Amino acid sequence: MPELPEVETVRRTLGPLWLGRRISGVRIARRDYIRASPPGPLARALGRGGRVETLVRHGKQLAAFLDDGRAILIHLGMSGQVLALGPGARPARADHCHVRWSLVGGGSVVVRDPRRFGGVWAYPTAEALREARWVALGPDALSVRAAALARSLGTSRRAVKACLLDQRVLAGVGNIYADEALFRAGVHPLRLACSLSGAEVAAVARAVRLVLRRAIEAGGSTLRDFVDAANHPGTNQRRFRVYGRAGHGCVRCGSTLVGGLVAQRATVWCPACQTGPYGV
DNA sequence: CCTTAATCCTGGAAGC
DNA sequence: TGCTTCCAGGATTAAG
Repeated sequence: MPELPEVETVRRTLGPLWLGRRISGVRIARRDYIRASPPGPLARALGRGGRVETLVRHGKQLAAFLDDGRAILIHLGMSGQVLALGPGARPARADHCHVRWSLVGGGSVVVRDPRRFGGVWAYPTAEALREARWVALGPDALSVRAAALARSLGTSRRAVKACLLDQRVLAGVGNIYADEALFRAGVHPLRLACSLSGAEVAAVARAVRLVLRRAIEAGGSTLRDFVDAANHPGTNQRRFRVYGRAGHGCVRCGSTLVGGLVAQRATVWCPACQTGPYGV
């Protein structure tokens, strides 16, 4: 579930409980959920004893930077949740809780992830985290500008939707928001990236920013199980214009929306509003 | 280069 | 009511 707007929603709702708080204890229920960090004291401690100073997001990844320099990275994958619990509170569901940080003064933060496509990493410094995880990512989608997107797309001959989904090209967009943004920009998902005009790239960049910003304002999209750190679902799913609407009418022109497979992902577009891959 | 298929998992929905 | 099959917000890998 979590694309950029959902992760940003988690970041914002997690702050009030986690920022400024010291980690008194860490319980790791599943060792294999602590990913690439070399097994050792660093991974086992997972921030124990540190105070969380900032929560920073890049694309779909969320980092907690501690006052002693250490850094923790959380990636939610398909079904991950980060839950902020007050003193004495317990998660709404106790299963699939893989990591739990207890905080000095009460309360805790829990990472739950039934499908376990996500993970948690530990790094000795913020720089090490950036070096290992973020340098390879494209610009953050929430603030991407036309020039940066154009540079990142380069002369690629892939379908533009495949590029938007590639985190090395653009960080934060997933299957839902790729379709929503391309619809808004009036660009067909199968268009080769290199065939877009400067104006079209600018329209895509603008649409990406708008779609993501609106989704954040709505607290993210909840299709099935996404909740923020306070366990509240989002409402952005009510605003989808194309995602999940194949066979229904286009909200703009009334044409029947088409569903297909692009980059191995279910994709929906308007055959009239989105300039076709074989036209201009 | 670029695309496709398989893979890591659970669980909800649809079909019989 | 089962039981089976398919599908899902992500991302990597190998193979063609």
